[in-house]
Amino acid sequence: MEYNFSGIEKKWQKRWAESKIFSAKNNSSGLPKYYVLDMFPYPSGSGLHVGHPLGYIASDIFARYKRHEGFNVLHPMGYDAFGLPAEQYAIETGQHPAITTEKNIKRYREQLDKIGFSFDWDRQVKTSDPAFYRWTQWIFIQLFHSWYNKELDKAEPIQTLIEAFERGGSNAAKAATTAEYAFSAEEWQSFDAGKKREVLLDYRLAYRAATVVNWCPGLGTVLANDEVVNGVSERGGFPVVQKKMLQWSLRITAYAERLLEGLERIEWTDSLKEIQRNWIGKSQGAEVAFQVEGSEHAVEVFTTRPDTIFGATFMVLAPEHPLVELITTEDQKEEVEAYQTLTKARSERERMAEAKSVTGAFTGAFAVNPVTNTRIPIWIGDYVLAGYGTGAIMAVPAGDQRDWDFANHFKLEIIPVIEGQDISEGADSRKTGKMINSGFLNGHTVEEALSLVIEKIESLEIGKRKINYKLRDAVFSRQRYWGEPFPVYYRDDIPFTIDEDKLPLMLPEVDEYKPTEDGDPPLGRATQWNWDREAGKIVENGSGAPIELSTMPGWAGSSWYFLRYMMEDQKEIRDKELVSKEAVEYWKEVDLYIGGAEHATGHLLYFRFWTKFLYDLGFIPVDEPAKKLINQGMIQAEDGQKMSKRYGNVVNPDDVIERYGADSLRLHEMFLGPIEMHKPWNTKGIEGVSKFLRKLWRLFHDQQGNSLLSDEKPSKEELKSLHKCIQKVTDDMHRHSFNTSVSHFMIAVNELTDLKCHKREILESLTILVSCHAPHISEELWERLGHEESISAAPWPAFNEEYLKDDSIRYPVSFNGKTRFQIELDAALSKTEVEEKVLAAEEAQKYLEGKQPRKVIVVPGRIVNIVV
RNA sequence: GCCCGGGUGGUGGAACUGGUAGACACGCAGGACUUAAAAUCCUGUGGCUAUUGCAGCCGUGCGGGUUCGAUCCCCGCCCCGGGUACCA
Repeated sequence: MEYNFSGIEKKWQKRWAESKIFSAKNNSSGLPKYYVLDMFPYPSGSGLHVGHPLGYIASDIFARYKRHEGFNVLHPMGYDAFGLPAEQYAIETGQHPAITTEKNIKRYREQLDKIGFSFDWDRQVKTSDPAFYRWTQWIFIQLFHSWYNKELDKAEPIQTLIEAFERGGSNAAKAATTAEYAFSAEEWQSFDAGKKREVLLDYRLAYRAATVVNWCPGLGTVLANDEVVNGVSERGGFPVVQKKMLQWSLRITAYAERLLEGLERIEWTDSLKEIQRNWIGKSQGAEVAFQVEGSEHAVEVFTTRPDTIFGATFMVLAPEHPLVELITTEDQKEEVEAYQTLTKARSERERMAEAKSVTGAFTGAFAVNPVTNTRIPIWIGDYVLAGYGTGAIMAVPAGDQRDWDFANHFKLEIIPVIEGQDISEGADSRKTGKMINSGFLNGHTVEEALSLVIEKIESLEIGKRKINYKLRDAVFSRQRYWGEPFPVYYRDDIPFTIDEDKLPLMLPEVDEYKPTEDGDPPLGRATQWNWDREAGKIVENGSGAPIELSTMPGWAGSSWYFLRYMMEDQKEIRDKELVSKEAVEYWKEVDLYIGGAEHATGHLLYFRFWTKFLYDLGFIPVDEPAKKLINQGMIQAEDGQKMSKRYGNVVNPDDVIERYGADSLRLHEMFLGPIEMHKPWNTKGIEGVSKFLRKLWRLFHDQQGNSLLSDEKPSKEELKSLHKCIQKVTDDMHRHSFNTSVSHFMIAVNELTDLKCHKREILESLTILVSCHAPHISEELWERLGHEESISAAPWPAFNEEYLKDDSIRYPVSFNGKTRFQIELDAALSKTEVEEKVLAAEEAQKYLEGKQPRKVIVVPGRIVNIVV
């Protein structure tokens, strides 16, 4: 009887589902826990292609391995169910996104089930489920009622800030803010309730402020920075423009330093950490004030190279800088305003495209370099960004290429400040050498100059040491329908949150999924809101309702979902808290997280941010969500193109399973190459793994399907094959090298086939090794070996060094009666051959006299290597 | 431009980070079984030379270097992938 994968796979999938064998228990006393998580999918209408399950297969292999190792494994799955495609489809067809989403989820589930994953489906989450998103809304409420205490470096309830203000005014707390305030305790007390709320809004971790945002007219919504790629929207590719709008934002910038620091403590790939570091963009330097000549104003600048301040020959302000209109002289006014109009008219894309051209205008004003006391002109130019640093720079054309270009174009002075600096063709940004043309810094190295000049600046009280970050606060509102409604209403335009016990604030029904005629988001069309049935007085219908009409972005639910899986499926408890203390104390954090690297600056950053926030408030015991992260690569089509419905090159896993079986699919996806790598799908290669499974099958059965199993004692050779495999595969598992483990199975099966080995003892262990990759066939063989319990509970086989001993012999050789070293020889060599090798080794030793080699490896024929 | 990765047979990829490069698989060629096909099995397969000789030489993007020994370490180039982009 040949290996009938289709019958076997159906049989075991059914049994696993019925027995709920993979459901994890929270009260498993004594067992160590292990949490393996996949980035949950957005259920799109096109279903899964063979690229999607790659990461799921890897995580499933590891989850199964950990079970064999005796861990209580949590391996859940769910759906990131809010999102644009379902809403776009709704706009076109009028079908409710919830219906589209449900349909897609059903299809996803069918496809996933066929692959034989060991997910604990009882814990499934759906971000669009009110039972789930009530807690997303709840976290938002906590963010709203919190501020960031820079002194203690953590978030705190807003009440402690209010107490500080009452005690000592704005100076009593060092807080992360949107705007700087200066008020005394008395002044605070004198503010009315509205004013107080207004001030507090600038301190909250979830705040509403008029900020310059990425507005995408094509999608009719704002987008976060990571959702904009090359000036167009990541989804849909619509143009994005900069617009000042009143929007909800999350104060992620308060966590910039901790988001950097945390990277040191987690095992994520270096490249991913690097991406996050760059995105956070920390730079150290100084902030210095330059007095404007004949004016009470001063221009504040941020610089990373205060040591080059003697080379600062002019200043440049961003065209939007508020000082521009205050300092521009009469005769330059026209030119400056013309330039401002010009830059305003240019879109983000145009600005990017024209990045290389130099433009600017002179304000007519001069500033005084506070260290050199020289008079330097103040310009405006759009290469200086209003949003970074102070929106103004001191230009050092000798050391900065953009400043050099500007100086060169407008014929401004360029002074070298470091010995040997070559400024003839461009700037020279070297950071080594001795200072020149730099007054009291002359003769000092750059390094010395840096600390000397900062000391000087601080003693003159014209500036201070300063750290800047590129990271921006995360815009949190979307003018869309299919997302979590904000638990927020307004009184006199001041936001209030809905009582926690009124959650969830259900997403209301609307007649259409488009914005209202007044330009309000789709929720403006809602005539029924459920949240306030009893009170009922704040709810109003239609546009103009004093309730927040935006919804949350797609990344809201995914920023905390890993916690929700920790709860066992007990409805009452689930509705009582986000995650129970006991559950989170037991599971703590994700041990292994698998997903794409494309989420580096989006999900993976917000995920860490929310975790740190919940940690600060004492809701969870860890401040990093995932200890280890593996980024799976993409599987492309055979021509190396991206697999997509649009190109018609999609390979559907269902078809592969139909033809070769799920175990073959799983093995093949792993065998294609290292998990992190992008690789093209190769249909022919699957024959190899499929052949391997048939060979494995034939170690157990003859052609008629009769069992070949024997209870004979295994031979030395058979044991060696097995234990070599155990050793290699165990090592592969630890290294997450799931492709090489497939090779190691194949080698073992080939060797055992050659040896005609049908011995129970050998095959039993081998089956366990294979079971992580190919669970269905392994369960079937396991049953045929006479076991009643599932193979997933079988302990991982241990290898015995004894069986692995090489046939080579180690030969000690002494030289001059002193130095001892070993040569390794093949045992098959004849006595005279061995003597020859020893002689050769001794000669090698002589040759290397004085270098003290420890080991000489000799192979038949010649000396190959000498280890020194 | 800057910052990370990475270049190994016809192909996907191995090589325990300094110790016999090319495991394993695909593909290809030849053979066995078969009326034939499928399936299965065997042999060969980096290049060049020699295959009546066991062998020899060259080979991990290119050019140098360190080392007894380099795919691995160092220096200088070239190419590919990813991130980022007037971030002062």
